[in-house]
Amino acid sequence: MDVSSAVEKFLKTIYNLELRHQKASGSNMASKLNISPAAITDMAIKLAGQGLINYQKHKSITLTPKGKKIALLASRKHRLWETFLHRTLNLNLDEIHVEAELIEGYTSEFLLGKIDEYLGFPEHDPHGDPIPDKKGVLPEEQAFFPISESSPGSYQIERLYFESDELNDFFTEYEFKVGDILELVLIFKMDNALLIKRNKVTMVISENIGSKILVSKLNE
Amino acid sequence: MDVSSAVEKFLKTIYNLELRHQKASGSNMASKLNISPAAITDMAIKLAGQGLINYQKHKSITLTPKGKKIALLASRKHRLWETFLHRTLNLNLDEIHVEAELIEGYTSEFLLGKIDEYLGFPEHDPHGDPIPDKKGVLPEEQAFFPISESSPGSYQIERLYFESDELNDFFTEYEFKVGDILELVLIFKMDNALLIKRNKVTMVISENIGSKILVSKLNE
DNA sequence: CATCCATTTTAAGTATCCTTAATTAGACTA
DNA sequence: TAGTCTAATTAAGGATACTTAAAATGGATG
Ligand SMILES: [Mn+2]
Ligand SMILES: [Mn+2]
Ligand SMILES: [Mn+2]
Ligand SMILES: [Mn+2]
Repeated sequence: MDVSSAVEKFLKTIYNLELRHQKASGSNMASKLNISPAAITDMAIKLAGQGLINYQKHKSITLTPKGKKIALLASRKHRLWETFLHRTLNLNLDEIHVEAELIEGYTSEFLLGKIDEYLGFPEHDPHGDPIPDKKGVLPEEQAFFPISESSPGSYQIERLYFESDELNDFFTEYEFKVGDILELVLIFKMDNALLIKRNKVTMVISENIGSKILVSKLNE
Repeated sequence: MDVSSAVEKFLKTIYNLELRHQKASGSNMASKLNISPAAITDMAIKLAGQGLINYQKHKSITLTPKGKKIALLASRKHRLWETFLHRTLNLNLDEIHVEAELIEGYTSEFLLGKIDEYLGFPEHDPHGDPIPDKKGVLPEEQAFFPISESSPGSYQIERLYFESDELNDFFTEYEFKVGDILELVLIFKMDNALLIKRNKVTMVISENIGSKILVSKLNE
């Protein structure tokens, strides 16, 4: 199945919303894709006709297996480009996303394979997001959890959700990276803010920010 | 001036035809771009209206200074991508062209700048074609000449015109590269075919192929 | 110089992806 | 349960980049 870059983006957006346990409603989709709600309805009807999504009027959209596969392959493109741009050109974690978004839809299977090979068939991109293989299969993964749901102790950053301009700026400014070690010192009762130590620097982050940082426990 | 990727391709095609001293006629353009002649007329009328080309009915198209600048910047994108794909991913000289063609139209100024910087601001791509700077200015160049118009002696390959599938296959199969040293041994009177020696291997190439290999003279 | 024919243009229409404005459906509230 | 309001849909249409088919042009040829 070969689809346009607009369709790839549409399906990828549903997939990303599903991952974050959010509904792929019209307004949600419209704001993610920066197009009008009417355009969402149009596209939904079209793609339902092609068996790529499940769609009923006034309900939110879900992916069919066929649609999900395309979404996974689109994510593969996105994440391989991100990884490639990061490693070769040293673009930072919010720059890679923007640039990958622009070119990913015009990448041939051949080129993607070369990029994959060059990178050594990575299983994760620089944000920690898993990279599906060329069949659209995700790598086996441990379950990571947000630092905001953890108790004091040592953790390693496994994934960073760069999902708004504010978060981009924050993670970029303070150079949060996958692999960083975090010491969770204490959790403020009043608002669940987190006191953390990283590279010998202590800072307080809100519960909300904490929920965008997935970690694994380090056993000392 | 910001134009679509279709317009960039259109202007770049005129530019490339002009370089090869060929007319940018409707049929010529149509075959290069693989679209119908009617689509050429449409686009020509539109772009003439924007002051990017000179166009009169039934005459061939030429670039205005404004159009030429866009064409040069499009060539810059193309050649920087080619160079980047060649150096990082080791794609060969005909692969880079195809892949660059697909993604070049969706590349941001920012990314292009990073690629340029990464490559060390190259002045030529792997085919030997000159890379305009970010203002659209071509580097100073010596005049190179086709080996087919040379007399016996030693030469260095400066540019290879990969302009048809046959030439792609030939140059790729025999691994012709910019920088290679060619010894022109003799020219056959009967058909101007060229007897050349390269890497200790002797071969005969037709005058036509010779005209696609630009060289400079080596003084021993 | 008249005719022929390839090239180009015109005319009409298609596909894709988008818009705005008006309408409707459905979920929540009083 | 009727009323309200938000979200979604319908309707109409626009931009871009194409297509095919028919008509026109103009340069080459006999
Ligand atoms: Mn991303
Ligand atoms: Mn990512
Ligand atoms: Mn090229
Ligand atoms: Mn080139």
